[in-house]
Order: sequence, then structure tokens, then C-alpha cells
Amino acid sequence: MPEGGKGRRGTPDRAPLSRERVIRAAVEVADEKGSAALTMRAVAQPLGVQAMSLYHHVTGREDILDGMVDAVFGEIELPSHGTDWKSAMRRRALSARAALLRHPWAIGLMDSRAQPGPATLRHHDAVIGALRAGGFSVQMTAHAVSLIDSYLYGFVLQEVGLPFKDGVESAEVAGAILRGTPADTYPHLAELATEHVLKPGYDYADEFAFGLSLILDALHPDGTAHA
Amino acid sequence: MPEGGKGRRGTPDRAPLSRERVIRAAVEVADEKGSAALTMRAVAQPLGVQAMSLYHHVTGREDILDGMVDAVFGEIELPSHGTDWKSAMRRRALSARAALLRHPWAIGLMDSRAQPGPATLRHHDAVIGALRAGGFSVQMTAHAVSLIDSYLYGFVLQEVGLPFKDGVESAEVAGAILRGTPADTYPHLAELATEHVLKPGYDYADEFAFGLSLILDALHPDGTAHA
DNA sequence: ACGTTAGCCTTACCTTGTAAGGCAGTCAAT
DNA sequence: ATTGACTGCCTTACAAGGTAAGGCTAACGT
Repeated sequence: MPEGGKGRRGTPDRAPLSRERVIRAAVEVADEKGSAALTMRAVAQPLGVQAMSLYHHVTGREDILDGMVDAVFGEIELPSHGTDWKSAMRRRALSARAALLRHPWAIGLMDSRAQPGPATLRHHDAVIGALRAGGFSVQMTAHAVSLIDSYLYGFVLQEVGLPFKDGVESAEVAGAILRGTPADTYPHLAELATEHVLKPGYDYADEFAFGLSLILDALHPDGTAHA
Repeated sequence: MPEGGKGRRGTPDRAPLSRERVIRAAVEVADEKGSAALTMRAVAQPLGVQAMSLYHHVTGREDILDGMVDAVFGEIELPSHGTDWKSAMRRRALSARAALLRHPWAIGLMDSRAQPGPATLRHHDAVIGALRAGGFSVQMTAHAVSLIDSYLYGFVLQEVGLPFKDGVESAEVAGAILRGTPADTYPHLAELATEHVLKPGYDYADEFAFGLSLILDALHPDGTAHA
């Protein structure tokens, strides 16, 4: 029993769909309800269409996921020309982390998406270009990109996996874990937790800057002193 | 119409289930058929039981996933006492990468598993302990663990996401991507690909050692000269 | 007027996770 | 030996979810 009304058939009284609109809607659903709620029906609803209508603009669910990842890459600030490579890499890394935290589902999709989209390719091209312009050889550029991106993705992967959002919750969670064990089953873990991580003012997010600086300071264009 | 036979009811003529056996079976299924094929029914079949029987030993699918991740951590070589911290960290990282590559589904589960299992906790405790024994302060230990693990996880995350397993395939894939674009849409990417990555002898896996050495050489226990 | 095309809908099927409850064998206490 | 509870697995059933197949409507070109 169709509920009829506002042009369910024929020319609709809303903007027509497109691959881009479908993907944008999917991103919003994932942001708001979590990636587990990202069903074809859930994507279709805010668009005012049925699930099957999406298949006229994307080839299927996997295609949507590909597009979502590419959309996140599109939000990352490209390394700017004209600045030194180290500043450019730092800004890029901070922007990338921010984008990945805005869309916490993204990092979890990255290991299953084999086909990079245009925004992803453009992004990598710009990063490589900035390093080449900074004097890095092709080989050293490959090393640097692999290292920086690994750190970036790995950090965010751990960050979004943390079962808390702020320091208050973290104390409860960590305390609960440690309490369930015979006092000193994990002595070093307990020490690190009680004497550092659970102290007021500690924020895991601050660890990002330490590692990033260490990596960037240890990297050098070819021929530069290693001191 | 039950097919009857070998004691379908009552005392079975096979080893009884257990949480450990269920998880071990799940690991084997994921290793062989991929994580997408990891359904309750697929786990139950090699055990010779029905899907619902698993619920007597695990609380549900999520519980199995938790156990699987913990099982992978259990395969990682713990940092050995007695050796210097740098060697211990290097061996641990290599062992961890090997374990994560043996079970490519593991890295993808890590961002959704909030409750670490005993093997995971023991593993982290040992890593922290090795750094503390190496002269690292509590705070510097936190920095080092975050940095090393981020690099490790991020590297593997990228590695398992690569759409090829050896150099031959990589040439085809990269070539296909670059061919579909107007020649020089991504000039730096093309340069890196043609002049380095696609050259015979290149293996992305080798990049791991470079980054790991750079990180380990840049880390120092507190009070040590920064070179 | 008539076919074509674009765009969306309806139905239906198969796969999944899991809630609810059943039945057979075992073991301890009577 | 009988009873009764317990263990361990099975059967049934259902609500999602992805998607194949095919329809229907309006607008456009000729």
C-alpha cells in the first residue's frame, strides 16, 4: 500500500541523485550513526529514495565505501608549494589526522579499499611532489612517504580504537581493566597507567606531535648530514 | 528430516567445544577464506556443529573477534630480557609484522576491538617493561610505545591494503591506474612508480626496515644525548 | 503521436546474527 | 534403580541486510 503523495513516480520534486550525492549522504550517515549503521537503506532514506535507486548511481555498497574514503582524502589539505618540505609535511599530517578523526570510520575502511579514487591520487601526488621539491631523491621520497603515512595511519588507528573520548572516561576504563587482575599481573602496564596516562592533563592526542617531530627531524633529503 | 547417524544428539563422538577451540576455528576460517567469510555458520561447520552451538562458549560474534585479535597478539614474540632495548624492539616489531601478515584480517579488526585480551595485555606489559629496563622514563616510554606501534600498525595497514602480493602484479595494477589518466595528471606519482616502485627488485616490504631503523635510532632513553 | 531514455519503485531471494526453546545423555543423590 | 538437574548441542524462527529482476512514469526527440 503505497502512501502516495508528492510525486513518488515520474519526475520527483527534489534534486535528482548522483554518485556524489549518494556518497555525501553515506558520509553523513556514517558520521552520525556510525559505520555499522551504514546500510543501503539508511543511505537512501535521507535522500528520499528507496535503497535500490542507489544502484543507478553506484555499483553497490563497496563502490560507496570507495567513494567515502576518497571523499575523506579530498578533505585533507594538500602540501603547499613554496614552504619548506618539513613544514609542509607537518601541516599535511595534522590536516590528515583531523580529517580522519572527523570521520572515524575512514581508517577502518582503508585496508579493504584497493582502488584509490582521484582525490586520493591527487593527494599522494602532491605529497610526493613536495618531498621531491625539497630535495629528496625518488628513493628517499618513497621511504619518507611510507614512514610518515604509516605513522599517521597507525596513530589514528589506535586513537579511534580507544574506548574513551576524554581523560575522565579513560580512568574508568583503565581502572576497570587493571582491577580485574591479581594486582600485579601487568606491573609495567599498571605503572604507565597510574603514573602517567591516568594523571590529569594527559591526553593521548598529544603523543602525535612527539612522534611526528621525531620522524620529520630524523628524515633528511639525500646528501644532507645525518647528524 | 535429520540425517541421523553418528550421535547427533547426546554425547557427541568428537571433542567438546570450548571458547578456545571456537576461536581457533574462526582464525583458520579467516585465514583461508578471508574475513568476509567469517560467519557464525562458517565457523561452526569445521567444528562439526551448528552455528547456535557456538553461543554456549562465546557470547556472540563480537566475542569471537575479540578472541581472534588476542590470539594474534599471542603469536607475537615478547621482547626478551637481557638484550638491549633497541634489539628487543626490533625483534618484537618484526615478529609482530609477521604475525599480522599471517593473519591479514587482524589489522582491520584492531580499530573496533575495545577490550584487550590477556595476551594483548601481557604483550604490552612486556614491551613497556623492556623500555623501562632500557632506561626510558615512564613518559618517554609512553612516547616510544605510541610511536613504534603506530608505525607498525600503519605500515601493515597499508601493506595488507595493497592490491597485489608481488612485484609482477604491482606493475599491472599501477600501470592500469596511470594509464586511465591523461598522461600527466599525477606526474610525481608516475615518476615514483616508473622510476622506483615498478623497477625489478623493489619490494614494498623492504621499506619497513628503513622506517623502523630510523625510528629506533632517533629514540633515546632520557638523559641520553640527542646526537 | 510515438518510441526512447532517465530515474525511481516494487518484489523477492538469499545470507546473517541471534533469541527461544527442545531433546538426549550423564551424573549424583536418593 | 529412579529421579532430577545439568551439560551440550540442535531446531526453528525472525529481523536485517545486499542486491537481482523487472516495472512504471514523465519528459524529450523526431
